[in-house]
Amino acid sequence: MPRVKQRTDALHERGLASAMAVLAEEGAAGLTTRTVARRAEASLPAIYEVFGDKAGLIREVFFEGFRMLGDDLSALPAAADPIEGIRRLADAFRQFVVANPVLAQVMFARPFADFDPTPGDDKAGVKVRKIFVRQAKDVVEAGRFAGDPTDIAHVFFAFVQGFAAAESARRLGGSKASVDRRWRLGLNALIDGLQR
Amino acid sequence: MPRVKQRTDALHERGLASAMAVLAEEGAAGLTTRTVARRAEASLPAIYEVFGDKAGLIREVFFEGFRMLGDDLSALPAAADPIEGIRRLADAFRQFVVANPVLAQVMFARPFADFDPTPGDDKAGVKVRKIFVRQAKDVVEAGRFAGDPTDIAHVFFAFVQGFAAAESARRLGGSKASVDRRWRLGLNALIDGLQR
DNA sequence: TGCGTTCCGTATCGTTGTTCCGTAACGTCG
DNA sequence: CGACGTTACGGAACAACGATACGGAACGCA
Repeated sequence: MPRVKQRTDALHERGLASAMAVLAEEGAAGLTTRTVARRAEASLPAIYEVFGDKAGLIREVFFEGFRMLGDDLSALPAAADPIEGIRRLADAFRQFVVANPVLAQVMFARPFADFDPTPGDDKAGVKVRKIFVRQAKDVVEAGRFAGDPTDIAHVFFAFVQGFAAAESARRLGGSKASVDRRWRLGLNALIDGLQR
Repeated sequence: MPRVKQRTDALHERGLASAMAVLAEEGAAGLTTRTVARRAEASLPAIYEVFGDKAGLIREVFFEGFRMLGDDLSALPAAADPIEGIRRLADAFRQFVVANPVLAQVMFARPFADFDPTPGDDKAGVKVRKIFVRQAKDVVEAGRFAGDPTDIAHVFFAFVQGFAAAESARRLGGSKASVDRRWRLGLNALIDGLQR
């Protein structure tokens, strides 16, 4: 055996951590393979060996984002009222997007012309989706909503994603009060409208 | 006076048309200042003189997109029932995003790390926003919805934007039937829930 | 010490955003 | 008609980026 490998899983982790940090601190424009390499104290080819190409690096960020979101949503305490559970889910999603705006863009918009998540990449979001479906199922089984839980979960997910994106882009209102008010109005209406 | 200028408004129009065409045909990745220059039969510096920089070029695409969307929505025939008007608005928005997926991303996501629309750029969407507010006002004045029309308009806009984005990213379902069903379910619920 | 294998990072390539500056076109004036 | 000053144009260059070839270093072993 010749020299010991340095381009290992450890570098993979360091690279991903660097990418997450760069993304949060400098935005999407600052996320270059060079900055990631510098921050991870690795050479440029090392990053390429570990991630394949830039799209591969972004894909890992994409997955990591869904892991974080899944953890956040999993950590939510169960609510006695399943509809209250839906509200908490929506609120936690909103908080995640507000706290990680650029990461959320990587996950739900496509700030990079390179990386375009394929259907295969969508398995990243399966845990999050399951949480939504489970909560929808609870509401339906409690007899509060009528309809297919999967459909209801998709509707809620598209809803919160649209509102969070609008809030993030400052399209939902200028003041926190108006943004809060519109979130409430929309969420209440959607919940009321789904109620049997 | 020396030679006659060629880098005029005419080139601006050609450049914008080229950018729209490149964007639609080759996607965001294909939109480079060089491809736009080539397609507009202009030199690279000519494009830069007319648009300033790449962000300026994208900004024009952004504005053009909102002009197109505003025209689409304006062309909608008035409905006798104001709630039917809301439905038509949602449907027209959806069709626009489906027909112009990349353009819609430029307008509502930020596929380019460069261009980040400032509050000043948001005047591009004022016409579209007005159409939504007007329709919301009609519904409220008809006594069908209760609440502030501006809030209601924002809610509807965020809603349709979220659903259209989800559909565009194939996150709303695999088959047209399921996507249609979820649009219907969400829109019906939102409308029912807002009803007084 | 020398050798073969494997790995590493420097240096490079092609592309893109952006700009400098030499050249050429035009009006004007002698 | 020709020289001149002014202005506009675009070829060519620069910096930064994504991506990679390749020379040489590091290691185990004889």
